[in-house]
Amino acid sequence: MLKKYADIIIDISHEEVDKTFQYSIPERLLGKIAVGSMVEIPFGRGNHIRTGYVIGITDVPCYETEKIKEISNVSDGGIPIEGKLIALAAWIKENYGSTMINALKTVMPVKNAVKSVENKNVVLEVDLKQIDDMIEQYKKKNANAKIRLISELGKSGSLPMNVVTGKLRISHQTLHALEREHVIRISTTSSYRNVTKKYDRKDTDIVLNDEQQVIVDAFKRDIENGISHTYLLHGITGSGKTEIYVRAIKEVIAQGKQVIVLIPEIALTYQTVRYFKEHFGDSVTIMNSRLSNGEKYDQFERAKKGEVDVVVGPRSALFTPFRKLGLIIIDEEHEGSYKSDYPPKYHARNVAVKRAALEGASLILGSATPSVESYKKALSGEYVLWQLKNRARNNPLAECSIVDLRHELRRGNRSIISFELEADIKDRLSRHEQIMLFINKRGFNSCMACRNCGEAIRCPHCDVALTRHNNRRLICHYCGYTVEEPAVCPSCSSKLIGGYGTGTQKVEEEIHKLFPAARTLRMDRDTTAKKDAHYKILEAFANREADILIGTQMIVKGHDFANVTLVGIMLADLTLFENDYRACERTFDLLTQAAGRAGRGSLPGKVVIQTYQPDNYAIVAAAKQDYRSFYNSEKAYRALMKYPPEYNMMVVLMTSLSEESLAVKAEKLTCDIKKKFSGEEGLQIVGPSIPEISKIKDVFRMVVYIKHNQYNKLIEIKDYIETDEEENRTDDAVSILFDFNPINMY
DNA sequence: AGCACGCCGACT
DNA sequence: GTCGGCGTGCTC
Repeated sequence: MLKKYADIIIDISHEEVDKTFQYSIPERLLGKIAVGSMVEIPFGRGNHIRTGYVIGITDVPCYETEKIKEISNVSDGGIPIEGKLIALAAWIKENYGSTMINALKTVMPVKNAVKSVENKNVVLEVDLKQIDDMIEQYKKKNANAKIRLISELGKSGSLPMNVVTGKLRISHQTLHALEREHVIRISTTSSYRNVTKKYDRKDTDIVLNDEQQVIVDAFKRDIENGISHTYLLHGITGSGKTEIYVRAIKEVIAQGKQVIVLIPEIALTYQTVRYFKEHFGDSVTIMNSRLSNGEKYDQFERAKKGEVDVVVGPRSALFTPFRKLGLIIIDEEHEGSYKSDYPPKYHARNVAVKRAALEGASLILGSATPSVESYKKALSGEYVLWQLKNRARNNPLAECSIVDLRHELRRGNRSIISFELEADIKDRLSRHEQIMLFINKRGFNSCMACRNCGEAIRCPHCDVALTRHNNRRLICHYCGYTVEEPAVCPSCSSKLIGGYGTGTQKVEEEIHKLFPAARTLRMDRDTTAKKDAHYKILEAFANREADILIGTQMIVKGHDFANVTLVGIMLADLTLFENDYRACERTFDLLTQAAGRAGRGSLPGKVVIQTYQPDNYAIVAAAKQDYRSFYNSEKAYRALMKYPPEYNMMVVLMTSLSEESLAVKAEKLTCDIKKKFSGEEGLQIVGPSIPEISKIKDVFRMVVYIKHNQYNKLIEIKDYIETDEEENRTDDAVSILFDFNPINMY
């Protein structure tokens, strides 16, 4: 019988998560121990029994065998929440390729110094008069550390823990000794940081329409029968998806279970939280990256203790340690932000499916424009498809018009505003209705290029064109590199350099030229850098302090302005031109969302889409708000090009400071894979190639694309690369990352 | 976090 | 010498 060994972490969520210890599994416990199990182990010289969690099992010891101790026991009473999250981390590591440490760090927040700075204090417990005597006594015993601490405490009475251990360099032994002598006391005040505002509760429920009611009833039946599914809620813009979420949450809470609600961006947190707080009061909390580590930790602690029922946040909120998770909701499930952009590059949708399965919870994916991946699964029956085909308030969808910009040029209009859009703007202004103009590019002109030699001015560190802003500066949006606008072309010294493309600032300028009296607001990454700026701009627009709101994609999501009757999409092609297999999907989503902004109130709305490609299926389908026809075209395209979800793709990204060793490594690795998997049917390996952005922050990049219809085959190849790397560890300083079914291309 | 080991100064 | 106190490093 082969001996098995378990990798165990002790004291998770405390500083160094990256220390694992190997223990052997005694025969009597074989089969009882799995990844995530909570175990009792002898630890340290005194062999004190401590609790730890199993994060991996192997039969190859990586430590001197005679020093490996045995696990003494497995905790019964089921796997605790920490164990479930560890099992989830193991799954993430396996399916997305990363180290176990990185997987654990994404799954568990680390208690960090912020908490102790605020909460742990050393307090003097003896009378001030006694201090001098005590110091005399300690002097005799040569207890210098004690004297240091006592005399400082004599001045202030109490000191924060970080000053004591840091500046005064007092070890914990000394502190414990003094605590035993009742000279000091260590006080820990744990006050949770409050992270949400209070909102009044609304007790009046909105009356559901028939479509909504059918869905809510179906969900209720499933819940009551203990059935958990993944549901895809496909509802057109304004069809009242949020109200369905609220009803579903109510059902789950009634069963004494908890709910995680994922939203795509921080910008949407407050309006969503507000809506839920009005229904569920203080049992709702938020979770996001703008919270400090201490605040995050507190929210997790509250969840663990059962003080909250609902948590709202971006993809990281998926790991909230609820004890009885009943439901996960992913709103706008098609959004790219659900894919992690650093390793492990997991997709929250897939991890949610796994977590829901581990905990027996339900999962609701909601969207007006579902991802091709999810819709395919809904059609195949893997997900339950719920459809909302009507707007909740029954107001009609906006009329949509596509303007061919090529005709516009022939008619002598060189402006970025077509004749039709100009006429419509004029009309709405005269009727005091509001307008939203949408362009998915920030800055003034997108880039600066030479009309003589055709070269664009690029970032010296990142291999991307610099973006031109109207303060006569060029900025790199990848690393922040900034440079003055040059007067002549750096490569050919021609004076014929200028800006190309168009951005929010440019649109604003054109509007001011055409309609000097119109009041405009601009919303993009530059105007929303400050805290609350988002909210202030939207509030000002809602209060009709401006006639026209000009912005990037951030204005199209979820905002409800009753007085907006015209939405203009300045250049639909911008997303279409992206060198990326998801470009059409993203365009369709953006256009549908933007179109959904018009006519939310009692007045009918109109949408003008300006484009150079009026025949593109994404644009045509979006203008008709016809998801199904878009889906069919897109699915055919993905199948033809062997892209997800018809095929699975793995990107192997290699990075290095040295261009040469990177090239050598990439070539060797590709060769190795081709040799090893040569007989594999349907396997496609492309590369190694230099990605569009060949270096970022002076680090060179190379990619290999590997496609196969089976995801598991890709994992097999990933595992092969990982073990190969481990066995032939060389000092080539090339690091390897994996990205499965990427959202952004390289 | 908690234990042992080794170092250092004071006292015998 | 030797004893008590303190800092450091290791724990599978």
